[in-house]
Amino acid sequence: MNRGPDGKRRSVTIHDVAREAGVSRGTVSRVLNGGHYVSPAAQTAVNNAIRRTGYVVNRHARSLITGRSDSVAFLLTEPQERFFEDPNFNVLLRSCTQALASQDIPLLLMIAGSEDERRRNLRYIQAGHVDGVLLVSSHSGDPVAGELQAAGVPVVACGKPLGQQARIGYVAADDREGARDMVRYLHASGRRRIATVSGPPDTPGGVERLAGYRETLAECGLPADDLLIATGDYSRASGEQAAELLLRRAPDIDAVFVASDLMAQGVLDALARAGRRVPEDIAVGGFDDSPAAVSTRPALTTIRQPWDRISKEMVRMLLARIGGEEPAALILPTELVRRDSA
Amino acid sequence: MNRGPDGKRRSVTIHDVAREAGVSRGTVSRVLNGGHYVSPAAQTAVNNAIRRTGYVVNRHARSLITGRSDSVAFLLTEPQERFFEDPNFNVLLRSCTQALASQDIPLLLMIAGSEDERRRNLRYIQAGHVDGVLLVSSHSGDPVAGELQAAGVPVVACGKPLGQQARIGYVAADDREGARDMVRYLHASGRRRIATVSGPPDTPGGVERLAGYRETLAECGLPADDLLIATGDYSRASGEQAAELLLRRAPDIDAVFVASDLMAQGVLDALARAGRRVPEDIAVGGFDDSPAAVSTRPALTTIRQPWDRISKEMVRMLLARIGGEEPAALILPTELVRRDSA
DNA sequence: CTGAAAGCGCTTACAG
DNA sequence: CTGAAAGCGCTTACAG
Repeated sequence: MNRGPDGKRRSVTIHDVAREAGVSRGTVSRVLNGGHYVSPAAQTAVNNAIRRTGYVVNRHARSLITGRSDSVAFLLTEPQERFFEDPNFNVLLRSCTQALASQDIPLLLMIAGSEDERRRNLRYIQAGHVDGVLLVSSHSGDPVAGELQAAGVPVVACGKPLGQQARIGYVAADDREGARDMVRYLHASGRRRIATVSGPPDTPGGVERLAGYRETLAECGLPADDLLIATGDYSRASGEQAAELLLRRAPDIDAVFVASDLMAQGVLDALARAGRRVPEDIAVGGFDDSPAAVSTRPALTTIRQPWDRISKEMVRMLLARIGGEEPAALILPTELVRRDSA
Repeated sequence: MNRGPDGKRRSVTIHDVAREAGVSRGTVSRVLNGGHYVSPAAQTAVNNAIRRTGYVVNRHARSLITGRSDSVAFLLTEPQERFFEDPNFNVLLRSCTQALASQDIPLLLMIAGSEDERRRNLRYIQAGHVDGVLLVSSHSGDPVAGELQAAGVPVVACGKPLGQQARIGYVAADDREGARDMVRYLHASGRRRIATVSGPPDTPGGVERLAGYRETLAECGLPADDLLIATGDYSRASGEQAAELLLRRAPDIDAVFVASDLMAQGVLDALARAGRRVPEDIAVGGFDDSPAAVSTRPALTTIRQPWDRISKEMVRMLLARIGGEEPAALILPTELVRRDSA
């Protein structure tokens, strides 16, 4: 954008570049779009002209004709306020932004906290203002994924969208295997009464991590015991309550696998209040490796979710879908991070 | 977006609406843009036609002609990784998104972590792809505000941009008065050896909160003593180190005003390790009222920054600037939140 | 390989 | 108050 003689913004257009380079506007456009069917001489002339004039393509004009917006939405559906305060979310949003930026694709941030906002955002997306959607739903049963898919909008979800008919592409950490790793580790370090605090049963993490816990107990020859299982809602307070419940029902536990670091913080609080030492009396294992994990005392042994990679793969998959590829599910391995709590 | 007979996306255009309503495209456009100079009858006909056809305006076509993009950037310049993990940032980003969404203005999230990204984002913005910028810089001395301003792009910053020639609009909490409130409160509750952990001297919070501390000490007739002042970088670890330093230099302190909740967490850690009881031996006051404030033990007495209102006002001010209004500085009052640490 | 031309969907003076 | 027309800046067949 420059200033014209009238003082108003006047951008240099493809026309100016064409004149400067001594070619037609069509040729400039061809150079801009990959340089196919353009002679080396014309290439050079145009590129020089672009440099000299400081030309930048007008995306609106381009989008008007191509029908693509060359932008992508990051849609956060958030029945629970809490979700936004989840440090994991930060990492995700940031990595997605950067992965997209490296391809010069802007990210539109959309938050659907209320039904009203959900509808507004849906309308916006369906109007074709973005080429695709990175979907982050805290809970499943969220119809938005299906609605977008039905509208023909490419979608990639973070985590497996539960209860969806449509085959939606998604990227997720291997929740089940992560849980298994942690429980195996607790068992290997000599624990025999291993309890768990699971997440909500309508979330993939709630389901899969619990399943991993159960399977590993069985593999280790430890008896299944429902008294050892408490359920939280991923909040710190719910972790606290779950631990109290566990302590009442099974005072002899010597380990707890907690399905999120935030809940593990609550567990640590409850344990401290009950006078149990961690890890001496009771080992505590978390899940996520969120920033919370290093701020607890003792620091949390946990399972790392590869957020950075998840984001990159989500972006890659979405771009592929926009390019016409079919949906896929990508499961990424987790990693056990040993610190002090187990 | 509908599907045309060829299976390709085909949107209903202003043309379809015009035909359906029995008016010209110009009239439809006038209805769309406020309904001036349109007869009530035409109004109704067009509105009905819009409803029937499911018409949604093509923003690219509109932008091409108006020269506006009807979108706004949220630019985060982030020399320090840490900043993104600041819970305050979440609240800010979220409120801005929602304030904008209520006016149907999408927010483009841009992160400038490296010099390279800074340049890329600057170029994008200068190309006129957004109408204005909400600027969130963790540190001052950041040239980006001036550069944007110079390019004629409306900018509103979060917090006072230090060391800027240009008169840039900004919204900020009243750092100085907030600090004064806290120190007055500590003094009123009987403390007489009040130390402080200040923020970096190149941030407005670092400067202003320290100034407020100093002023209030003087007002209360307490002697100025540089041994009572330690400086951190807003990180938890720096709070810990600062507290250790303070304890060494002035073991008789009975209160600490800490310029951020995150640093206050570190102070609490150090105090606990030193065997000092909070608040019995030493009262601790924070700043921010971030989520961290309720998760500490004891819970933090602190100064609330009105993030929600800051965001709303930033959006309002940016929209006003885009509309041609001159820059302004808006200072919002803070609030003392009493909990257990002081 | 290249130019002339049509056209994307809208807004906005310009007449009436 | 309303319609016909020009034009925003670009891409893309279409001829050559």
